[in-house]
Amino acid sequence: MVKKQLIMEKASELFAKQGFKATSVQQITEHCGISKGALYLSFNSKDELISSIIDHYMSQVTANFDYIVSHSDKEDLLYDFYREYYHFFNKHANIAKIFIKETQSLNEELIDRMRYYNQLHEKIILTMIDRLYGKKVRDVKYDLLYCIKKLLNMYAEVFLLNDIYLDFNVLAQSLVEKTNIIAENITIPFITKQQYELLNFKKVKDLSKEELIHLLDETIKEIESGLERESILLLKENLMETNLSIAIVKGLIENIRNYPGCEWIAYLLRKYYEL
Amino acid sequence: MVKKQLIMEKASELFAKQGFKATSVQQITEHCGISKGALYLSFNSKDELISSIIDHYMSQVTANFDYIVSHSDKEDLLYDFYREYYHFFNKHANIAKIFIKETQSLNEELIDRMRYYNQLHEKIILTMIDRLYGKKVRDVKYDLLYCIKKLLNMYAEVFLLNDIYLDFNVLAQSLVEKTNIIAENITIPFITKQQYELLNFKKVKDLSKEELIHLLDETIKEIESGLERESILLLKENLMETNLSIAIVKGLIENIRNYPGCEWIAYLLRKYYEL
DNA sequence: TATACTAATGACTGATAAGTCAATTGTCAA
DNA sequence: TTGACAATTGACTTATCAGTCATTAGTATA
Repeated sequence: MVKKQLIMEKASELFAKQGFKATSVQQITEHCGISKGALYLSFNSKDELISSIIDHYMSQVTANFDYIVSHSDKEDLLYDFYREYYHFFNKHANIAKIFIKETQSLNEELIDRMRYYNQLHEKIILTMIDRLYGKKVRDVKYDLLYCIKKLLNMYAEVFLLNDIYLDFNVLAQSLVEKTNIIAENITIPFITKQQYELLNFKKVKDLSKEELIHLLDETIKEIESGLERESILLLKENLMETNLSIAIVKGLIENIRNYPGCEWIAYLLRKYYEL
Repeated sequence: MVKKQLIMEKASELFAKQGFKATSVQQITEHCGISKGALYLSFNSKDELISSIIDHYMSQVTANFDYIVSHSDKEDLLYDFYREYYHFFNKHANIAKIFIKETQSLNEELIDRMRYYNQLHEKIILTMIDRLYGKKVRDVKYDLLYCIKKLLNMYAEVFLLNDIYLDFNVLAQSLVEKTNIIAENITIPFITKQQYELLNFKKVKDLSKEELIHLLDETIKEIESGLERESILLLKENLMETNLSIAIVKGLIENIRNYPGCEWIAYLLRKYYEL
């Protein structure tokens, strides 16, 4: 649906500038060059539009993070991780601004949605910490998680307020150095394992097979042709009745991983098959 | 004015929960147990109320930070600094939540107001860095500033989301350790002096003598009696026509420093006399 | 007690916003 | 060309909110 994408992009521009509340549906439709009614053909409400924007971009960035953490070489891992974040930031500046600035002014449901992605990010970062430092950081692992999360958006405001040129390589290097320095030297963690678990008592639940099949159906509708469509159809069949080897499944997921709109379903399938 | 204080406190509770935009004046007045008209006797508009809340608390915390940075022993400085921040956070949780979450959804004037305090905080932190590390950190000074700013609100969400008991001593110790680790080990700064100056081209201007006198007049109106009132009257006289030694002035400022509502004027006077 | 003054009220106004739906426009097969 | 169906429009409805002001309640003074 091209119209949906257009609205989401144009709306993001206004949301980034003015915030969710201060941006009216009227303004959005004018900015899109469509009528008010037309917007309500694509989205049932302003909240659904906001929710779609959040899902669209957060699922992308989450899937990318996860792929990097499970596929990058150990030496490049941290560097790739930070680069990916700021690369996304740079490519989707409007949306990134929203995610940085507007945790507030969301309703309860949307806040939960953000919390969901936040917990996935934390899981991914913890996996990265394990890969990077292993049991060396056992006692400071959760504190290190908080440090990395803050380092991630440390220079965010530099992006938010300015259009000056920024060297992504120096940026990522600088953050890699800081992360390593902290990981190797902290002795007084503030966030302990117990504390972390207390803070995250509301666990993220994994998707059921049925929900996954439903999402695959949705994706199939969006994709017209080619190898990607066939891969998804095969993956769906295999979910309903297992008949392919795990190697084939992995290959099929790899086929769709980089296809626009498939990043998220690829991530969820990887989780499902524990790849 | 007691009514003003009541409204500011009650409004802060609602703003923290729902945000500025989502909180109506009606809600605020109901929460206060007063009528809508009554609120408009104390504040000319909703924006003026928000602005007053920002000024009231930001001036306090700024003044306290400044006092610590210029008066604490070098060994306790960092520790005191972080403690003060989380102490304020704990004491004024509602307001702190607003400052952490709601940079957006402010109008241009209020954003400028926040930027003003932010720049004062940066100045104060830079002074602290100079005192602590001197020229050892010459090349990474501004990068370190950004690190400290992020460390400050690193555990903020732990406060925001939970009511669990937090040990302020461990908290401050943990941050002191991290700061020292970073200060002593960074070699790849991302924010350089040039970059910092580019980002802060809009300089904060100091208050003129006339503005200071005007502010002193305002303060005099609020304070009924006692040593504090007399000290302020003397300070005002000395501003209009210098006749006291700098030692006496310093003592007078010290007299009012901890008196509620005088923190800010004390800070401004210290700046003015370069004490 | 009467009078003058201040503090407080809340119904009202005008503005703006989300969401609806009858009417219009566009498209395509027969 | 026509008629059936789908896509699109924007004036309209309903709701909410900031801010006003004529009226009332409260208080201090003569």
